[in-house]
Formats: sequence, structure tokens, C-alpha cells
Amino acid sequence: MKKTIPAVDDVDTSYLESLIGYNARRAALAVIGEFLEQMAIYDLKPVEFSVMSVVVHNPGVTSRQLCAALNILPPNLVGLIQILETRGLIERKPHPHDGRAVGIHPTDEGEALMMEAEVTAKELEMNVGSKLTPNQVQTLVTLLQKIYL
Amino acid sequence: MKKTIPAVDDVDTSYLESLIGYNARRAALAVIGEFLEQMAIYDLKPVEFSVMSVVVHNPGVTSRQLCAALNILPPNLVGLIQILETRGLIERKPHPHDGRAVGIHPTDEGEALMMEAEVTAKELEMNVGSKLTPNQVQTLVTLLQKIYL
DNA sequence: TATTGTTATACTCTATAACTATA
DNA sequence: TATAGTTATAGAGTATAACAATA
Repeated sequence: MKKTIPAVDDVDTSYLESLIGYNARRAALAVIGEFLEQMAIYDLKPVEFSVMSVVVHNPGVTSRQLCAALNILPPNLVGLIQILETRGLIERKPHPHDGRAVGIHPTDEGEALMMEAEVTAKELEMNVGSKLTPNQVQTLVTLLQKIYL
Repeated sequence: MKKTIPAVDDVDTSYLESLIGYNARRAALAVIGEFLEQMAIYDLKPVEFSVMSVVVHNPGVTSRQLCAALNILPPNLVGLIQILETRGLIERKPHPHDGRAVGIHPTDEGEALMMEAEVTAKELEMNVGSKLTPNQVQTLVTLLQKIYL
């Protein structure tokens, strides 16, 4: 009996596609790819958008609070803050109670930019969600949050 | 009228939590974190697990096919293949039709390892999914696939 | 003694250009 | 001319240790 070396026509990924983690990662990368393209007009990467969004909705938030909320390590936030400050989108003011901390505040320019950017992000959600009904989008978000929150 | 510098008690992330991309990324990172811990006993990182899984279910698959299936760039797969080959989990044989290509095959050891690892991965899914009913897990996977497939 | 913000640094992941062998 | 696999390398993302200032 002769041993034949098999070739593969169509790759079967059905096992991986049964795993939550695999699907969540692939979906996240797809959406973030879209996001990168759409947000290029604002010169905002996903992390920068996240930071700006939290700052706009929480004026005076501290670095530590940002790190905890967005799961960023403190040393890695420093550079982000510096970039956003240099661009005039945020400013740092002394914290009212805690002399160690610094409050991060949006500038008028930062707020104006995020007003537009958050609308664009919502539109992008609609595009991604065009493959899903509004109900399905809501279900998806709810289920994802059950996992990590 | 006196200007007060505000402080933030509880950080409001409700806007971000309404975005599919944000939730998908956070959920993926949470699951992958669990995965990293559980798979440490097999010395398999998520990407290595993915590659091994596809190889086991598709003996003779080529590098290009792996790259396409797993969304990995060819130069970045080379090192992975070398590691797995050095560990004796896969072996490379000439492709039956195409002299340029190389077929990647699981060794007996590789198959045995993945038999166990895939069971562990499924158990891990159950843990993650313990926050979800089996029905919800199925719904979640289906919705995620609609986004990236 | 603990925490905030920071620097320096290392490690991993991802991306691009260019080469060779074969189709 | 196009494709499979590879090399070298650059850039982004993520990680730990250690320090000064303040609590």
C-alpha cells in the first residue's frame, strides 16, 4: 500500500470558528480595521479615540482612572497624553484634592473634534451593523459585556 | 463667579460601551487572557494553538493557506512554523502538485497534544460561557461571524 | 508605607520591501 | 509574469522595574 501525501483544497477552520475567543478577536480586528480608516480624517487611532472620549465625558479624570477604565498600563498612557496635549486636544490641571494627581481636561478644540468623531464612530457602527439588525447589535453588545465586565 | 476644577469619582464609559468594536476588543482580550493561562501547560500561545489546530484538521495545508485562513502575514508565519517544527509538533513535506509549496503535517506528538489542548480550550469556553447560557454562546458566535466573515 | 505619574527599557506583534525558486 | 516561501527590518503595542513627589 502506497502512502500518498495529501494536499488541501479548502481549509477547514470549523473548530476554531466554534470558539468564542477566536471569533471575538477576528471580529474586533475587522471592526478596528474599519475604524482606523474612518478615523484617519481626525488623525485618531482607536486608543486615542478611547482616551479622548473618556476625557470629554469625564473632565478632570486622572491618568490612573483612565488606565483602570481602558485597561492601559500607566507607562503606556504617558506618551498618549503627551501627544494629545501637544495637539491641543487636552490640557492638564492640578487635581483639586490630591497633590499627586493631575486632572485631564478637554480643550474646546478637543471637545469639538470629539463631537464630530463620536458621530462618525456611530455611523461606522451602523455600517458594521448593516450586516446585523439593530436588535442583533444590541444583543451582541450585551453578550460581549457579560464576558469582560 | 468662581471657576472650580472638577474631580471625577466614578468614570463614565457608557459611550464607549455602546460601540461594537470596543466591546469586541475588551471581550477578546479577556478571553485570550484566560486562554494564555490555561494553555501554558501545553506551552501554546493563542496563535500557535490556532496554527496547530488548522494543521491537525488539514494535514498537508500550505503556509499560504494558513496565512489566508488565520489572517497572518507570510513573514510572520515563518517563525511560528520553525518553532512548532523544532518542538516536533509538525513536519514539512513536499507538496504533491506544486514544487514551490510545502505541505505542513502534524506529527503523532502534535496530534496527541492537540487532542488534549482542544478539549482544554472547549472547557475554557464553558468557563467563559458560564456567564452565558449555551444558547447565548451560540447566538454570540453567530453574530460575531456575521461581522468578519 | 502606599499611590500618582514618570522614565527607561525590553519583549512581542504586526507590517513592508526584497530576494529565490518554481509555476 | 505571477506565486510560495523566506530574510531582514521597521514600527506599533504591551510589559516590568525603578524613581520622585505626595498621601
